[in-house]
Amino acid sequence: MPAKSTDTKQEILSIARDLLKKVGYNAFSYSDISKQLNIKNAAVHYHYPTKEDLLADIVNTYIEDYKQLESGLAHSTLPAIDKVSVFADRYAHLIDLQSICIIGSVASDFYTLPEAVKDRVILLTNLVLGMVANVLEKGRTNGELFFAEDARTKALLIMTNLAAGVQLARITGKKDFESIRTALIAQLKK
Amino acid sequence: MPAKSTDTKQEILSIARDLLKKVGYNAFSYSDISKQLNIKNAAVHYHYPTKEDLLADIVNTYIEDYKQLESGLAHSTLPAIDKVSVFADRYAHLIDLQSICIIGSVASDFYTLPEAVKDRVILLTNLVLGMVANVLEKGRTNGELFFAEDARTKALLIMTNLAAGVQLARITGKKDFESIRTALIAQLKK
DNA sequence: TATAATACTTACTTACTAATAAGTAAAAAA
DNA sequence: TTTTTTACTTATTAGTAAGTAAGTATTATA
Repeated sequence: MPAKSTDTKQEILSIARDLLKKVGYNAFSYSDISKQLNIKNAAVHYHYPTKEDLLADIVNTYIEDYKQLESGLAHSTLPAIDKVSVFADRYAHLIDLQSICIIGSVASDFYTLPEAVKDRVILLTNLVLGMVANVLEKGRTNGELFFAEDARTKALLIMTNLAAGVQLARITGKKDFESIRTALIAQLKK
Repeated sequence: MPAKSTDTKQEILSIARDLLKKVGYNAFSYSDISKQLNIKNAAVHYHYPTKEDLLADIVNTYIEDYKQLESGLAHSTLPAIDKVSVFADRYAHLIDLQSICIIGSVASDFYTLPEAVKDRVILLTNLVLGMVANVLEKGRTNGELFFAEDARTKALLIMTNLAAGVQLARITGKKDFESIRTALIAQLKK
């Protein structure tokens, strides 16, 4: 008696998302996924014929997730600094999950990725950067945030701090990430 | 007629270093290396019995390289801002080689790395961060550089900008890295 | 000149990878 | 109630991975 297909497919996706962020695209296999679900290797192929299909779906779910976050932030009345903190918190949480951000993960494996996925990754990355830049620009206009660079550049600075900060935390510990987080929030306040 | 062993070993090391930075630890094989040198797979195993041995030697060469850079910078009379630029230039160069920095590479693959290597990676990372922090602290003491954070934190901020900037350049192009580079140099001047 | 070490090649093993074909039981649709 | 679809399992394939054992030239040493 097989479980509802959509459940299994969602679980595959969820496990694959975690593995991608934990060990990267080239270091997880269909077997890693199937073992966690107590199903066979071929069952994963039933839902995702190729690993490329699976990766594409993972990236697409992140695009959807970030679109939702974007519209959530756009309608939110949170102070701009708290919106930035939302991002910082998300990255801090990755450390506890022994993960890095997907963009960092796929960037590291970029030249081994299927071509079709690269375009979706580019879309995802610009979505995230654009969203952060918007938050920053609005915050500056409202007199809530202070920075000298153009908004895109400041978004690049902050997101690279966070993304590499999470990677670095694997090596030197979470304390370094917290120093980064504290510093970049402080910078925006003056 | 086999070539001088040390030559082959050095070439293996050099190719492996490049592959590590290009595709990561899990995405290159002994076959990738042997093909480039027109030797057999087993010849690589002769010089490096296991992939762990090879990775350990790679990390150790980077430790040596950075120790040399450290003493070079310590004795240099270059303005502090130019010393920072040395780092930025190194990272910019990685983009042209389709590479990312080793620390970023091994951080992404950290949980799939052999245990013995992790300690050397920690050493390497703290070496680099310490060196940058030293340059920054000296520069501030001399009135050449300006920043509000403690030197370690500012080193973290700059190195995460550079490391993730190089990764991001794979996705969105080198222009974003140049924005980052320009901004962080400008920040240090006022 | 004999011996030993060096730097390989040939040939192989074990283990895993993504992927597929064919079969099966349960559920849904006709 | 029959048929079809769904969601798998079983079994297999072709390819590649790291790693090894045994053999072979070449070079260095005694």
